[in-house]
Amino acid sequence: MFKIKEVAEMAGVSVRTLHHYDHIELLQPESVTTAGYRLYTHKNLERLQQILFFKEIGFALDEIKSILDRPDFDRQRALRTHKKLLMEKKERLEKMILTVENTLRALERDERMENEEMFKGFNMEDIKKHQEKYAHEAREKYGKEIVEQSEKRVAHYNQNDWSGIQSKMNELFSLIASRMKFGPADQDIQTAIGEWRQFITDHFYECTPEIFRGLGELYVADPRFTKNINKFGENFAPFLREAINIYCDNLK
Amino acid sequence: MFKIKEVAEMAGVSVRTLHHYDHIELLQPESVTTAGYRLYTHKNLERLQQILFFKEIGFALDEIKSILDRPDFDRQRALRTHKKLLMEKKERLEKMILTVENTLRALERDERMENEEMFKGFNMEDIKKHQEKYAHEAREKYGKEIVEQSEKRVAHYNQNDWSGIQSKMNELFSLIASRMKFGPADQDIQTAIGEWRQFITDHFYECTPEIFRGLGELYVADPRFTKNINKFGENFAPFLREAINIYCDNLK
DNA sequence: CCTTGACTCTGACGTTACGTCATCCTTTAC
DNA sequence: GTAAAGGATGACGTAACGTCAGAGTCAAGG
Repeated sequence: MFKIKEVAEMAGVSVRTLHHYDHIELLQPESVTTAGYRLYTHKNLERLQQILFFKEIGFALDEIKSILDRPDFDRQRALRTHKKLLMEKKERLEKMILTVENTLRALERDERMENEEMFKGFNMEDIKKHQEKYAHEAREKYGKEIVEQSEKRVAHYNQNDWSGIQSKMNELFSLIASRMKFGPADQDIQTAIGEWRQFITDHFYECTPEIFRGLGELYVADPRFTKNINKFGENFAPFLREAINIYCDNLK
Repeated sequence: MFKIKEVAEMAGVSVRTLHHYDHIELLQPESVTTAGYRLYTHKNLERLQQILFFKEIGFALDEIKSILDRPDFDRQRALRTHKKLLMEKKERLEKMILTVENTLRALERDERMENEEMFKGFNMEDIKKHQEKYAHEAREKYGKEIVEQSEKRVAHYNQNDWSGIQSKMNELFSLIASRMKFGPADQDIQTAIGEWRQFITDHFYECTPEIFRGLGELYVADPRFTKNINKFGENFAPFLREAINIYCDNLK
C-alpha cells in the first residue's frame, strides 16, 4: 500500500494529477483510510503505467479510460502496440533531428531551405492514422485479423528455422551445461561444439572457424543473446566462447 | 507569399493555430491584403519552424515569444540546443520502449516488476542518473586490467546494465539506419561504428579489427541475428557489414 | 501531552493552446 | 454569374491539470 506522494514520485507525476485521475474515475485507489487518505496497490501502479503509456502516445484520458475498462482489454497486445507507436514517435524525432541538422548546415552555407524541407518530422498525421487504426482494431477485435496475418507470416517463416535451431541448441547447450564442471576442454563438450558447428553449416551457412569464433564472441557481446543463453547457467556464455576457441585452436 | 492554408499544410498545423499565433503576436504575417487575408513570407516560415522546435521540447508559447523576440537571439545557437534536447527526448523514448519490452517479458514469465522499474523513461531524473553513471564509468575507464575483468564484469551485470547496453546499441544502430542513404562510408556512420567497437571493448573484451570484421559477417550470416537487426531497415545487416569493413580498412 | 512540520483532503477558480461553431466576406473556376 | 473553396472575426468550449485556500491527519521530538 502506497500513499499518494510515493506513487507520484515513483511515476513522475504530480499529486494533483492523481487526484484528477481519481476524480474522473480513471485511476481510483484500492482503498481509502478512515481519514480519507488514498492508498494504492501494485495493481493500481500497473494501471497507472498503462495510462502513462497511452498518454505518451497521445490518447486523451477519457479514451484511455474506455480502453482500459473494456472487459476484453488485452494488456499484452496493448503493450506491443505501444512499442510500435513509441518507435514511430522515435522515428519522428529522428526526422526532426535531421531537420535541425539540415537547417544548421543551410545556415552555415547561407543557403535557403526548401519550404517543406523545413518541417519534416512535424507532421503527426502518420501517428494519428496509426492511433485510429489501433482504436478501430481494438473495437473490432473479433472481426478478421488481416493485419495480424501478415505479421504471422513473417513470424511463421522464421518460426520453422527458429524451433529447429532452438531444439538443437537446447539439446547441445544442456549437455554442455551439465558438464561445465569439467572445463571447456572436456571431450564431450568439444564433440558437442563440433556438432553445433556442423549444424550451422548444414542449415545456414558455411561456418568457418573464423566465423565460429565470432559467434562465440557474439554470445558474450550481444546482450539479448547473452540473456537467453545464460539461462543455461551462470557464466555460460563466456564458458561457451572459451570452449569454441579451444575447438577452433585444435582444428589447426 | 503564402496563404494561410498553404502554410498550415506545409508545417502540419491547423489554420486555427496560425490564427491563434497571430492573435497572441507570436507569429504575425508579413503582410495582409486589403481583404484582410494573411500573407506569409519565407521569413515567417523560418520563425514558425523555430516556434515548433521550441514547442516540441516543451516550451510554452509566451516563453517562446520572449525567447524569439530577444534582440540577442542566436538562431544557430538555438538550433544546436534544440538538437541536444531532441536527442535527450529520444533517449527518454528509447527508455520507455525498453520499459515496455521489460514489462512484456515480465508478463510472459508471469513475473512481478519492481515498482520503480515500471516507470522508467517517464521521469527525467532517471536520465540524469544514468548519464552520471556513464560519466563515472568513463572516468574510471583508465583503471587496470579492463580486458581481463570483462568476464567477471559480464557475470555481475544486472538488468539495469543490460538496459544501458541495449539502449546504446539501439542508439547507434538507429543513427546508422537514419543515415543509410549516405552510404556506408558516411562520416557520422563511421563515427558510430567506432563508438560501437569501443563500447564492446569497454564492456566485454578487446574488440580487435579481425574480430570486429567477424561480427560484421555474422550480422549477415546468422539468421537469428539478421532477424533482430533488420528491424532497423531493409538490408541493414549487409549495410552494417560493409560499414564495418570500411571502418577496419581505414584503421591501417 | 503537546507542538510542529510534513502530508493529505476537498472544493473552486485559473490557465494554456487551441477546437468548434456561427456568421459573413473573397477569390477562383467553370 | 454562380457555386465551391478558402478566409476572417468573434465567442464559447475543452482538456488536463496548476494553483491557491482552508482544514484535517500523522509521526517525531521536546
